[in-house]
Amino acid sequence: MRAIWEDFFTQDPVTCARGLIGCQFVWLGCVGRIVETEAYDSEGDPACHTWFRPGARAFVERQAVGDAYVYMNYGVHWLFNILVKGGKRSGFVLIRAIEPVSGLELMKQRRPGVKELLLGAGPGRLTRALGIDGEVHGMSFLRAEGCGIFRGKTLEPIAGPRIGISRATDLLWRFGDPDSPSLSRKF
DNA sequence: GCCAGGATGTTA
DNA sequence: AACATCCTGGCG
Repeated sequence: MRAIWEDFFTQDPVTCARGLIGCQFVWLGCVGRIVETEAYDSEGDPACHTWFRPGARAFVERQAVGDAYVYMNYGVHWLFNILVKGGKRSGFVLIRAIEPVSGLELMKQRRPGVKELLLGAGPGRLTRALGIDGEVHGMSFLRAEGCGIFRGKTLEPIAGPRIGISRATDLLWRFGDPDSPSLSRKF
């Protein structure tokens, strides 16, 4: 299996988000198949944090391509993004859902009573199942030991409007595997 | 099955 | 004040 390296994330955020569907997400003993992502562009996208958060703009400027952008949302959930940078456009890819592949015991241990297919069926759920929190913010996700992304079987993702945002709702920047049982919501 | 509402921290 | 969410409980 071939690791996705930093040059992948120098493509524009939309291409990155679409291309990650079907890839393997590896995190400290756990593996999940990426079935849902969203793209956020650091310029001209009113839904991107860079639009209204100076801290996010500083992050894009100072951090390296492939670094983890992790933030708390609604005071309850950690959301995991990867920094896209180095090409014509920059921004983030939000990982919205994974299908558990291995490390099931570890994930179930963190989410007792949760059905297997739901362990990663949402951006807040997957970080809890994987044990990702604010400590991860800013780390070099693609270079660090024991984590990263690997190419999987290629497929044609479906696209739709991003979820949970109030601006730029016309952009079809949410991508997914329409046949996955672990989507956060149907397309 | 669907919908309303609440929990809760960080940024601005 | 807003927010890139999730879970529960009330309905029928």
